[in-house]
Amino acid sequence: MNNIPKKMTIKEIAEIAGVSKSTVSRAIDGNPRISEETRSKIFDIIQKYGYTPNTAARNLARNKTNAIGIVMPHGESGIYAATFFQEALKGICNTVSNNNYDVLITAGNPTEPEAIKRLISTSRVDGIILLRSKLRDTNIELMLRTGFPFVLIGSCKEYGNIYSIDNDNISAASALTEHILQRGKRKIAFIGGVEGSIVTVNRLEGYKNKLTEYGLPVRDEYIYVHEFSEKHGYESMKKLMSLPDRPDGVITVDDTMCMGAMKYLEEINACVPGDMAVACFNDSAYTRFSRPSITTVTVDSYQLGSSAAEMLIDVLNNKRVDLGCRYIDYKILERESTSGI
Amino acid sequence: MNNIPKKMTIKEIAEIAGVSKSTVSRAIDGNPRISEETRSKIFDIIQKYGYTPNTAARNLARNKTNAIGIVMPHGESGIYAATFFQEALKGICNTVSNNNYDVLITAGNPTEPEAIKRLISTSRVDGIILLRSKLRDTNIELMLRTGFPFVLIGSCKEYGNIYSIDNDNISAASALTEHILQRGKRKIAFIGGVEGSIVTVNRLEGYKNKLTEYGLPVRDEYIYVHEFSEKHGYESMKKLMSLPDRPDGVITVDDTMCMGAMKYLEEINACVPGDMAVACFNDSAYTRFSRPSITTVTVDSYQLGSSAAEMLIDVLNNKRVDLGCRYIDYKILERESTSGI
DNA sequence: TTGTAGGCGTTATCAT
DNA sequence: ATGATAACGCCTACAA
Repeated sequence: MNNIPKKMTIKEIAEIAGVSKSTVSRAIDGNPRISEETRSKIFDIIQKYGYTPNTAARNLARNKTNAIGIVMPHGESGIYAATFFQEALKGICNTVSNNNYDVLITAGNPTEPEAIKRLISTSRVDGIILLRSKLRDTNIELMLRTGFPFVLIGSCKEYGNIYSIDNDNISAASALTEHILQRGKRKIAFIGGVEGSIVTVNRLEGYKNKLTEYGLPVRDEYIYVHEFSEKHGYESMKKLMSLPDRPDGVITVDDTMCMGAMKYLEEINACVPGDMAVACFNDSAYTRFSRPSITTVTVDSYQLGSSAAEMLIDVLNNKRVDLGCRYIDYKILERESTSGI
Repeated sequence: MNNIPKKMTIKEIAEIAGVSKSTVSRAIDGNPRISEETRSKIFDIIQKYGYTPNTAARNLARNKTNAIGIVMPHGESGIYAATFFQEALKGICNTVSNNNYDVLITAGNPTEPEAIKRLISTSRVDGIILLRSKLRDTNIELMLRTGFPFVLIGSCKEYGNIYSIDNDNISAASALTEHILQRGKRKIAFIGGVEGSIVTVNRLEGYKNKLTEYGLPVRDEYIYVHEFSEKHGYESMKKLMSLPDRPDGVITVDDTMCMGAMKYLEEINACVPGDMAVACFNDSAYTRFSRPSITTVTVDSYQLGSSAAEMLIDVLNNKRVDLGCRYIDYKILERESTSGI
């Protein structure tokens, strides 16, 4: 019952239906110039024998793959947080398969550009989704050089207009900084991820903007930028708390780092938000489970992935897509780490 | 500089080298019956023009894809935890691409078996890795019916011998139960995930075994099995704590649920581990960040993925692989939630 | 509306 | 050791 039958070819279907291969091909293609009668006959047979076209043959003939590629991030201290990746991936997969595309995911080894080149040169995918970007991003440079279709999840400042989608990190960081300022704090620090990662760059910019707007100094000793990791969060907070003039608030670019920072605060029995107001990006479970819970900017990673996929598929099908960055909404979720001060 | 050149075909390479297509093909294939002279000439040209074989054409001719498929899990209340998936995926990707395979990942829509059928019938992949299993698992049944090569990450009890890899959950759950018993607790509860998911079934079995071994009763009112979610953990703990005869320890099948349970305990100001010793599976960041931190069984999801990929590739290449389940190591990490009692 | 025939880029079989 | 040539399964002018 319900057994998977022998794999048929279009030729066999054609013979059974008593028509030519082209007619079957057209029927499958939804070509209108075909009589309703043969159409339904063909589909009955296809149904009955469970025929599905062979992908390789089809790809070869059409010179496209109906697959999009993404490269899997490397280690933990990579360019972005794990939580982000997972949700984005889910968004990409769902959208892509709703459009009859596949997702090819490859490990970035030996290096990411190598993996991308392989993907392109072996004609395995029609387009690529890049996840997050850096300043002087070799992946983006490669894509631009090859002219291969791609969409970036993230922003980029230096390469002119490319298809990309992001949340407005400058604005969000400004808003988050203001959120803390409004609670009376005036000495706000900043802990960022990898130096040169655009998320970090942009969030730092938003943070600085808001301080300036409030007429407050931007103090270098309050800014730590190094890598996306719990450890970095911990170390940075340690340094901040050993400053002669301690900050009374902090913004962290990412939930994982934030957990590290909180860990140190707990170790020295600092009161959050009394001694130190804390807020970060990525409304992950960590920030909810934490005690006190952490105020965050929600980043809808799922939608980021889903929209990027949509965009890329539109581009591949020559639909009009606006060049440049599309922004998705964000909002601030106030939790214990900044409230009741 | 370093530009991606025009895409060459094997025919063009052959012409430039002044040999036939077959010779080029053989050279690429590593066929020994070919003179060192032409070999190196061909490779020089390939190098120079940056030739790489077209995947579709190659797949068509060879009748294989050099790709393996996995289906992306659905919603949160799915069959297993998010943390597990991500690590396993990473393991799969790395191993697979080291062997020149690709990973095709598809959303399980409309249903997982549908997605699998599509993957198989359109000849997109050579084999499939299944993630976690249920009792009467329709995915496994489908694979068995089709005879399509697959490896399961997880165990299965009802389908005879299939290629699979897992940690020994029965044994691990026993050990975890004993860990709590050794700390003097005698009324231990169990919170499981989806009814019928093999992880839950096996861990429950291990738990029961150990209680029996200690001559303790297995009490139904101490066992809650429902779904993998924070909410379920919370609700279950709520019910447990409203029992006339409260438990004094609990084992949770998964870190997410455990966070839910902890949340309730915190709300009622219960003391952990004093009033309630807590332990769970999956040594995720949640369990480390939690206060108190949670004792867990570490499950090396990365290795699970990596070994599964290795196994599948061996199977596809007709290497001898032992049928049945291969186990990987686990260990218990003692943290605050069960120590100092 | 339908059929014929050639081509997509490789591999594989059979000669030489 | 190397070359022709026929698959592989599908698509797509071009013809009818």
